[in-house]
Amino acid sequence: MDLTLRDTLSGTRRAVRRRPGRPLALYVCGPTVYDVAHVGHARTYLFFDVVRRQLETEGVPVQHVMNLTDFEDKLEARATSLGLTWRALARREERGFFRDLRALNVLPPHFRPRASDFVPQMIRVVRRLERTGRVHRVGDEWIYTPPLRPAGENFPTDRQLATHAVTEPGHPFPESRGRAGEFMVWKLQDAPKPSWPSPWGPGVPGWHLECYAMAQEILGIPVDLHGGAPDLIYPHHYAENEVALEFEKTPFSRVFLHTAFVLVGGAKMAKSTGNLIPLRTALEDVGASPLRWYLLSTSHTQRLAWDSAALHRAAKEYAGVRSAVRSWLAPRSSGRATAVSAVRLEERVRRDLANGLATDRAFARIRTWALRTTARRSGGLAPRERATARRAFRTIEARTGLSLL
RNA sequence: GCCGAGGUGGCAGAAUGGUUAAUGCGACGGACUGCAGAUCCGUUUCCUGGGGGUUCGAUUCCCUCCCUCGGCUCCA
Repeated sequence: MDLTLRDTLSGTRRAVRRRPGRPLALYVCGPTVYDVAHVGHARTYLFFDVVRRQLETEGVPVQHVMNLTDFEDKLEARATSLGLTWRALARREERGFFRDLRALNVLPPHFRPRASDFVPQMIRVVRRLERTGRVHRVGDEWIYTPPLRPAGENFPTDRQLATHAVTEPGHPFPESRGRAGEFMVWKLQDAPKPSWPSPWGPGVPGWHLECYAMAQEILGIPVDLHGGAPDLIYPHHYAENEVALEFEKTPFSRVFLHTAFVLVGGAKMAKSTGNLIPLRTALEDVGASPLRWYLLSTSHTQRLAWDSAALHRAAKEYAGVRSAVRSWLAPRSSGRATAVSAVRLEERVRRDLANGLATDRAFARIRTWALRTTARRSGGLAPRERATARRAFRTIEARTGLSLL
């Protein structure tokens, strides 16, 4: 059964498929590792985790890559203020990030490339871009100006162009900043900041080249599925896509998936607004499966307003579901119920996930099953049905990453 | 300004054409309890933002208006 998703680039529903004879190439944008993971990260990576679990349960081998941005201005600033080198801080936060994701039962990516390990590849990308004649120097930076493209070929830039946060609403984009859509490909910079030798002098490559270089080397362009949170659409995925369109004459990915934000107090969770909920805090509060239940109970197409009371309600609900499953599966010699309802539930969960990654519907079905089963008091499962029923729930666990047994 | 997401009962939140519109929370009644809590059982009439349209039939599809919210080159 194909997994179909709403592709953010085309806006249409597309099937996620691998190329014949190759594992499915899944490239997910990882974080800049300069601070702890929060529940927003968790939600994004949970949806991709379910994508992977669903595909693998369907027998599709997946090659899962997540990049880590380990040098960047803010990371360097924080490292300096802590008296650490940028590399030391990045490694520390990287370990913390994966420890927290593991605690959430998120499957670890097969490859976790670091930007600092791909600088030579990024330099090669800059040289190739130079050959297009569209790279020019501005001060210490080299800027790439993509060609104009017909609407629909790449993510739009015009919505960022006209007016946005750097200007007052209603005022035009400042001329001095150049055309929207341009992006930096090399910046001169010396140690102790990160710095590598290059044909343009010591410095660092532009962020957007990172994912292109990694995906190109590890998976090949185009990948089968790519994405992250929606704040990456512009400029990051736009810029990566420009490079792919230039070199490969194809989009970076055959399907793009962007999952909606977690909002706290009505605003996007961000360090600058001080409304972060660290993932570790939430995990300590309710545990991995209840948190997963809560974060995936709302469709990935819809924002989730973080609400501590709702989290605790969800945790309670999850506990009820789990206890219903366990008590139904407990051996009982007088049991008469067949495994049919569990097998049917598993099939529906399968279909909901395949059909647009509808975790909200899948979870609602599980909840309804639990409530009905509890209400029915059928006296339990007939012993001979137990193996079949257990297998059905094991499969649901495999698809969703929940622990129910 | 541009782009986008929404508006369902006291609250939260399902259901994308078809029986009396889920479910949870809350509230109320009961069981249990020395009392309370927890738990269990039961009850909860009245709800699909306004206006048009398509249809035998609209929460669901189309048009329009109103309202709310989010994002807008640091950001999952």
